[in-house]
Amino acid sequence: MSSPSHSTPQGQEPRWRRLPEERPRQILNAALEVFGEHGLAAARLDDIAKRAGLSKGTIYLYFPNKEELFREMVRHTVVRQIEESERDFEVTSGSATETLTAFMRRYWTFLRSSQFAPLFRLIHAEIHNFPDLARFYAEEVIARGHRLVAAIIARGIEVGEFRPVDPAVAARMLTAPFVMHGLWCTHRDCFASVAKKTDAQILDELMQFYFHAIQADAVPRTG
Amino acid sequence: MSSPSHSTPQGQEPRWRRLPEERPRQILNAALEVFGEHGLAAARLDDIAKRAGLSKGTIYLYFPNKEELFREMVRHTVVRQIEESERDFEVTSGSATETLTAFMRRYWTFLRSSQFAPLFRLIHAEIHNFPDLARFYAEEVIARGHRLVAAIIARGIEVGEFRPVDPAVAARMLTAPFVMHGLWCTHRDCFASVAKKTDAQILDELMQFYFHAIQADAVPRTG
DNA sequence: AGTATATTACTGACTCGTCAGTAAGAAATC
DNA sequence: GATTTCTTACTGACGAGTCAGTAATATACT
Repeated sequence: MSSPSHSTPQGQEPRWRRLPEERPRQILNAALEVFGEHGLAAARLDDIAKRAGLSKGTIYLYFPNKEELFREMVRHTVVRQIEESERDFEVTSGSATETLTAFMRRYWTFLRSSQFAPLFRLIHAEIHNFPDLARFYAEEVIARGHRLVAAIIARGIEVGEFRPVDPAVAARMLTAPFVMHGLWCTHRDCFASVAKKTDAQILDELMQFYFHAIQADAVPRTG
Repeated sequence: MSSPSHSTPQGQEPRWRRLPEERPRQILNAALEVFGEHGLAAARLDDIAKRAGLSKGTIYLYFPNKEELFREMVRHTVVRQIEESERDFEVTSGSATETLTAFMRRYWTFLRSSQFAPLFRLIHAEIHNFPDLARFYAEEVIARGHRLVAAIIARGIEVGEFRPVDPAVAARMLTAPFVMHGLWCTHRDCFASVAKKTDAQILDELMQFYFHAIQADAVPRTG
């Protein structure tokens, strides 16, 4: 009767296209989404395939197995995040305070991007099974950020803008609340304390509070 | 020939005991360990049973299914943590600074206990599948802590010990770095920045830095 | 140009191991 | 021996991984 569905209908789109260059990226992006929602074990490769717009078998043409796909996804996402962070990096010639302010804005944008929270959760969830991935993340993202902040702080101390703190400590004291607030803001429906605040407000609060903590010592009021 | 091994050997210990009162607790404790290591999906009920010193079938005498066991485990652990935190709670009659110092010590001990990190990871990993549990945790642990800290801070501001910050903001700025450092310290092998520090050192750093941030405003040095 | 043939990219139905949940019956206790 | 608590052996569903077959495309030839 009607034309069989498996024959190519004339003048129409083919049922699928050959896109060997695109596939890895498509699969990795879909993997981040699905793994991010369900975790490694509960995520189904069929779902990842569907989300990427292809079939499960195709995934196995590009990745040897589920675990390796997970590893590659984490590495790929981390590397992409680093690249994006460094894209338009420019050494601010202004004061340490200005440089630090600029860093905080960038950092907050990064933490509020759609990829950060899922990746954070996945890495922590699988920290026992993939300690190498956790170390990779800790070194390339956390420690890298710490070094950058510490350098800015150290400069600020030299110039007298900031009080003489250990720059490494001060760096941790900056990133920790930023990361935590980033997580809370990703789940405003759960965390009431940030529910009614905008991202911009939270950033302001973080910045104000932090600068108070590192501002150059002052003479206490007489008392 | 020899006596069959499945018959009770006379005058010896029974192969197992009936302990209907103890079972739920044993199972929940084992569940926290195994879920904490593998996550909900990858954890095997056989492993939980073995860790609890009983067989899988027994679990189903006390919990209807895996998911409900997970829910109960989270609720049970959260409730126990709250109870432990409030056990020897006493309103310090000293200054706000002293009260806050005492709180910080208790809070840090809590964050460094063996139950905190696994629970944190599990709740964040399953936040999509169990938003009710996440809300329960956020309200009963996070928000409760925030209120307590905010009250102390507010008192300190009134008396003039602390500068006039929004107590709610200050509370978040305290718990956030504490939690984050608690997590990092649980995985010192991954996070180099805290690898060489003891728990006590980290606590000192957290306390010193925080008190600088909320200390009463002082007259800046002339310049 | 068009047509035949070879190659590559992809699909989807199948297998096979794993594990949550069940049921039959053994061991402890009353 | 009656009852409760627990074990062991089982079942069935589910999903990772495989592979025979098919659709798309490239190349060779006319």
